[in-house]
Amino acid sequence: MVNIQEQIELFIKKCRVKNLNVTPQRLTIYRALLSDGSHPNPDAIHKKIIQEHPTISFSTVYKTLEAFERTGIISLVNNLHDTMRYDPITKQHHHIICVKCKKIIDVFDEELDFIKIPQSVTDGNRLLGFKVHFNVICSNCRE
Amino acid sequence: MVNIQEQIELFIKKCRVKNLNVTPQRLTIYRALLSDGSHPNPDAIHKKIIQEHPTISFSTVYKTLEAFERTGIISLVNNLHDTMRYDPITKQHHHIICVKCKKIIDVFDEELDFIKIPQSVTDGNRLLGFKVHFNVICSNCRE
DNA sequence: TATTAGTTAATAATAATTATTAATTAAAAA
DNA sequence: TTTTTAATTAATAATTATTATTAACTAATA
Ligand SMILES: [Mn+2]
Ligand SMILES: [Mn+2]
Ligand SMILES: [Zn+2]
Ligand SMILES: [Zn+2]
Repeated sequence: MVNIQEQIELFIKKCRVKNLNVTPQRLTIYRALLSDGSHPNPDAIHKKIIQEHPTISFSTVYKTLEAFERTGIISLVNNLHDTMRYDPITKQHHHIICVKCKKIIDVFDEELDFIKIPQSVTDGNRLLGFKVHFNVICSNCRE
Repeated sequence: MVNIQEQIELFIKKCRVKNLNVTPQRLTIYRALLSDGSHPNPDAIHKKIIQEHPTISFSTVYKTLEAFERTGIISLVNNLHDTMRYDPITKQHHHIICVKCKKIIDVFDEELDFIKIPQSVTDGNRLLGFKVHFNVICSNCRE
């Protein structure tokens, strides 16, 4: 567990390395994300920081998050948020996902179904199933 | 490996059980999905069937896919398609996702990182990492 | 056949995201 | 320090995906 101050300093270093200016807006957005365990969306982040930074624009939030993600400063939980993707197969299986072209390939593997489910997963929740997402860059997508 | 005809018959049975009329539109949509390994989105499915069924409406495709998914006849690859969800944590970890309220909870578990990666995953692709999604219904979401 | 409920199609409305542009600010060069 | 340039921000417009609404149509049932 690293404290907030250390995280912020690490953030500033990362920005320097990635040639991103450390602006008040960016600090505000990063801090909002750090103090939020909910994996928020751009709208939630904007709502959260609007008090501390009343003039900040929505598009700034979008652009900033995009820049952070692109440079690896933060991560995107759901690579496949763009659009719904349907599958005729209903029995549990797993997927290879190209993070660039969003191609999805099935993975059927007996062994994957035997992972040990952590305590926290079943604790209070009804577990419906699990899926492993293998994030890759596919052969077509590396120039 | 089950053949197409058997799959269709199974589909028809499932529809009956779920009180969904088996209409030409629904058959067309299901067949399109069956013959498509790409995990298509509603738009792709619509484009695909427009030749065989030129009058079919876009909203029918949406409603049909939604009905199939709701009743478990097909599955949705990405429960979190609604909106982007960001995470300040960049090191590999996993998530519990409530399929109803879309709450996301972190899972840090050493053991999960030691799963055996199937051959097909690394075959031609550059593996960036993997994530396990535990789909649950959380305690708040069961009435 | 008449009634009812389910389905489809057309369309409108909403929400999320991306693109465009101009104003502002920060960094680099002179 | 002044000038120039590039990066960032903010405001806004445009696009895309999805959901909602409604009316026409079809199938099931009484
Ligand atoms: Mn699949
Ligand atoms: Mn997380
Ligand atoms: Zn690719
Ligand atoms: Zn929930």
